[in-house]
Amino acid sequence: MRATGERLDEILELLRTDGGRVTSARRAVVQILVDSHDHISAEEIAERVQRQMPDVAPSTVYRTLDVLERLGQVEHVHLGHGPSMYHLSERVHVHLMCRGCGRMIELPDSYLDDLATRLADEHGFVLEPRHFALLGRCTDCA
Amino acid sequence: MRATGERLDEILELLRTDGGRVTSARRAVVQILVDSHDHISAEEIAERVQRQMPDVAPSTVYRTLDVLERLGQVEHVHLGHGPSMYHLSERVHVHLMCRGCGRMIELPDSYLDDLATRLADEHGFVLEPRHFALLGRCTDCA
DNA sequence: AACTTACTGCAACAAGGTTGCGATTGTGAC
DNA sequence: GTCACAATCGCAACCTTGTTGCAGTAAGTT
Repeated sequence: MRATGERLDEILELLRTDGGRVTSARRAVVQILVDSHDHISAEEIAERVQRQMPDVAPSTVYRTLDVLERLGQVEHVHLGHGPSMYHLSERVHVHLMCRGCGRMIELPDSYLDDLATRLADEHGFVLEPRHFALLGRCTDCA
Repeated sequence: MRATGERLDEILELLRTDGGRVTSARRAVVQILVDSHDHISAEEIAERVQRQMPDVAPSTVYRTLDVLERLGQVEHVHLGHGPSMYHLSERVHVHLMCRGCGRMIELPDSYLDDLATRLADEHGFVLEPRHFALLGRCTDCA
């Protein structure tokens, strides 16, 4: 288990070596992503940042997330309706999203290996299973 | 192969027996859905309706699609970024969407049977494969 | 400490819908 | 037919989820 501080520093360092700058707003965004064990919308990240630093604009959060995504440190997933959800990219998984109650179940990528292989063989299609959610109904809502 | 006119009348009749009314705007929306062999956004439906009837408001198209969806005649699918795409619900299939060029490949529902069974057995999750697209890259864009 | 230029806050804009409302218009009953 | 009345409509305003242009600020380098 890696210390969360280590991951934080790693990302900030990567930002710098990429020619970027580490600002207090960016540090706060990365801190929230590192701390968060849930999926989190850009809006919620912005709210949390603003609890400490009220002047940070939402657009700064969006731009920071774009940069982190370009650097491969963050990914977002589309859950059907509603905003994109962000998380650190080491937390790779398939998302099962309940359309009834919104609950999310996370599964290892390997869950879709068979399907991915079949799609590649039969259709030349490279599945990107981290970028979308499998929608349906959980036990309680089915 | 059913005549398209039959499907049109069937849907309009269903609207009436549900206590709804068949207006010229609704007739036009259904006609476009019946004629269309592609997936089509609400905006494009509105544009096509307006070519014949310029005064029909986009909100009418959205409301009509909601009604048809409630009646089980229409479904929409989320393609990640971009608008929802609508189609008659008899055209059931899995959607493969290329994130590079936007091309869409359609597959029979049975393609996800194994996965659906596994999700049901292991997680009590009822997959609704018609409501989301599998995102990835096609041969040309991979 | 100065200098560059990446980054920021702000405001305006944009896509994709949704909603409230007063005006129309299908439909079933007569 | 035609009447009554609720379903539907057009319109405008609004909402959510971002994106963009710009002038000013500040990180990192020297």
